[in-house]
Amino acid sequence: MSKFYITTPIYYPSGDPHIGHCYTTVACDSIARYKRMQGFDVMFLTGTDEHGQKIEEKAKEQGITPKEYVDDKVAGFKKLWEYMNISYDRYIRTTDDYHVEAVQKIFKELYDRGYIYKGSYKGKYCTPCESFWTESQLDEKGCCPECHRPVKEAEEEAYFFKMSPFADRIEKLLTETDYLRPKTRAVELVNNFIKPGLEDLCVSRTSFTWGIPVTFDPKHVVYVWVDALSNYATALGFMNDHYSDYDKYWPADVHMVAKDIMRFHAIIWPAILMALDQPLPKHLAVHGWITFNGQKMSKSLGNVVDPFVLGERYGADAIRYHILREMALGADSSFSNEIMINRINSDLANGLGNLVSRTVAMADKYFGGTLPTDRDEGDVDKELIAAVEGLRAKVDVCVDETRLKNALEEIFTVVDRSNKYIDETEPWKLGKDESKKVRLASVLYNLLEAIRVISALLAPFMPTDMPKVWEQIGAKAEDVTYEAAGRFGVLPADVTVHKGAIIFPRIDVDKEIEELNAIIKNNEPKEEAAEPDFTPDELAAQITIDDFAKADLRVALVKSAEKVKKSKKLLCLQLDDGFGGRQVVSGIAPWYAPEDLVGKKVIIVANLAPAKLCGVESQGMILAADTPDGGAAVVFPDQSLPCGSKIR
RNA sequence: CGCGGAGUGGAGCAGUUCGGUAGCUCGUCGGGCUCAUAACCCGAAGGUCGUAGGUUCAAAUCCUGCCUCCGCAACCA
Repeated sequence: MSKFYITTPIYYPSGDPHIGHCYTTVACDSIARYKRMQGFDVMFLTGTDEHGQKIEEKAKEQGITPKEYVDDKVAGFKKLWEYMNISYDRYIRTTDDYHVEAVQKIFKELYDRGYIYKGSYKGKYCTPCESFWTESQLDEKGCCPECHRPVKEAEEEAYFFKMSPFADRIEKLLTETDYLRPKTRAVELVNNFIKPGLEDLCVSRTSFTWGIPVTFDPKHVVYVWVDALSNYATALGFMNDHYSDYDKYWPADVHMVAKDIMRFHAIIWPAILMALDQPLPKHLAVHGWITFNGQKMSKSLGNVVDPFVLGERYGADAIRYHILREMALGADSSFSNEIMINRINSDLANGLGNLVSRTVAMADKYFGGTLPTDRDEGDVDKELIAAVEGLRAKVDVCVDETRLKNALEEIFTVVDRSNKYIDETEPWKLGKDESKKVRLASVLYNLLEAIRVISALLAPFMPTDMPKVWEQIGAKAEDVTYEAAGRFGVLPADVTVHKGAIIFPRIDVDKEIEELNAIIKNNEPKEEAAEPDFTPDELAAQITIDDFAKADLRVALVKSAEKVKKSKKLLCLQLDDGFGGRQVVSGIAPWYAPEDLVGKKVIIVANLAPAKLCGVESQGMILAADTPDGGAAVVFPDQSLPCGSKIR
């Protein structure tokens, strides 16, 4: 029997799980189930990435240990997977003993092989917080994101992983193989990260302790890359004795990830495996993000996208269906309540649910539930039967190429064809004519067969509700196997249907949206309180009058302003500073249009050393206040002040 | 000239590899049917396929310029 190994990322439990986590996991689950149905020996792995500074801090805030913190969050994840009917075979936690031990061995192995060396990590250091930050982590003013005090350049000892030896092989992996799906992203990765030269990767930290200690240098903990990425291997027993099926399942057939972590899986993970001389995974399937009502998911709306709330109302399978149906490889997909409800109504209620309902009802009404065995085939049957017989092969291809959306489209094409078949054959007329009962039995049998194949192939995607369909159409377990899904005419000729409850009830759109909106409102009471609750940042350290005198503040007039091309936030201002004019670049474009500023007087720091921003020289800075919503408000002095007036 | 992606009827998308009747889902309008969850089926309206040029007998599709949007990178001095 062939094996199939599929993984979700291990999620970072710094918060509660939400619909975004469901996205990847549901997709993997569907593929895993489909492969199992096909007879593959499947290993489906998911888990949580539980180390790191952020977890350490969150736990501290709550006054509990990091382990207690993650234990609680992990329980939430597992509960959600249970609720969504996720059939993972194994759940790895990076805090599991065997993983910790294996990571230590991997780290040592990489070190022994000469791919990890000790160096120093240059970054921005905040002395009071004893923390290192990268340029991009700093706050708006270039200060520590924790305490908002200034940071300084500093170095700390750290271990580095050599990336450069693998650059060529990785480039080939991305451009010449079908590792990356969709492949369109390969060019972007190569141009942005490989062509400019792969930088060595910092793989240890001394600035926090919630991590896996480096065995031969215990003041270091292993940083996320080696710790988290290697889970895909350690969970099978790589470098540990806890499991022993690494040889059996590795390499992974599919790693599925969202686009934000594509880079790590496309470049760093292969590099680590290359360094260890291990086979590379076969495919990396990258999908986009869920956008909510056209916007990125936001915390204030997060509760409504709470999968438990949605599942409660529509059922886990309806959520699964919508997610999978909207998900396209690589692209973002929207998740508005309205789109979801419409989709459930049109596809599940009107399409599939109604098809089952009307077919079973007719078998019940005209034959008391059990079909007679005589048949009378008609010409119109052929097209339906061909569509049903060809379906499995089409779905196979889509699943193998991780195009689940297309797989569902194929299946629902047959649903539509079946509904049309009912109109073509007009069974209600046949039912009224005793002489046509034989033909009627054929029609209903064909419909039950179509439903049988449809529901069998749909079961991996909607595992909770399909058994209800089987119950109604009188299909037994052996009738809905993968093998049976490839054939027509599997149900016994005298099949007995069981009319039951409606499987996918139609939803009242307006009423439902109204109720969901009410839930949204209840869940975000803080929004309005935000403004009065505004708390200023902590004051900076005391300075002397002499310190202040170093800054030369002047009044200047904005003569012209324009957006800096290719930048998101920068405006380039031409100023009359009373000294012949100067050019200042300011990051206020999101909040000010150029014409808002022209003709206005502003305050500038006139003796600030010039700097280049996005290639444009800036000779000073204009003063602006932080607004509570994270924006900026320029400070405007009295318009009558002459340019060059000194401020002190 | 930093890198890449995308612009197709009201909305969301396919089609572009290897030029040749512009298609799907939802929505709208009209009709049909009554087995079914006011569901189902048929039909219609609606697009100069971002824009300007070029190649060609023929361009959504190939080439060139331009515009707009979105990612990534850069970046709030």
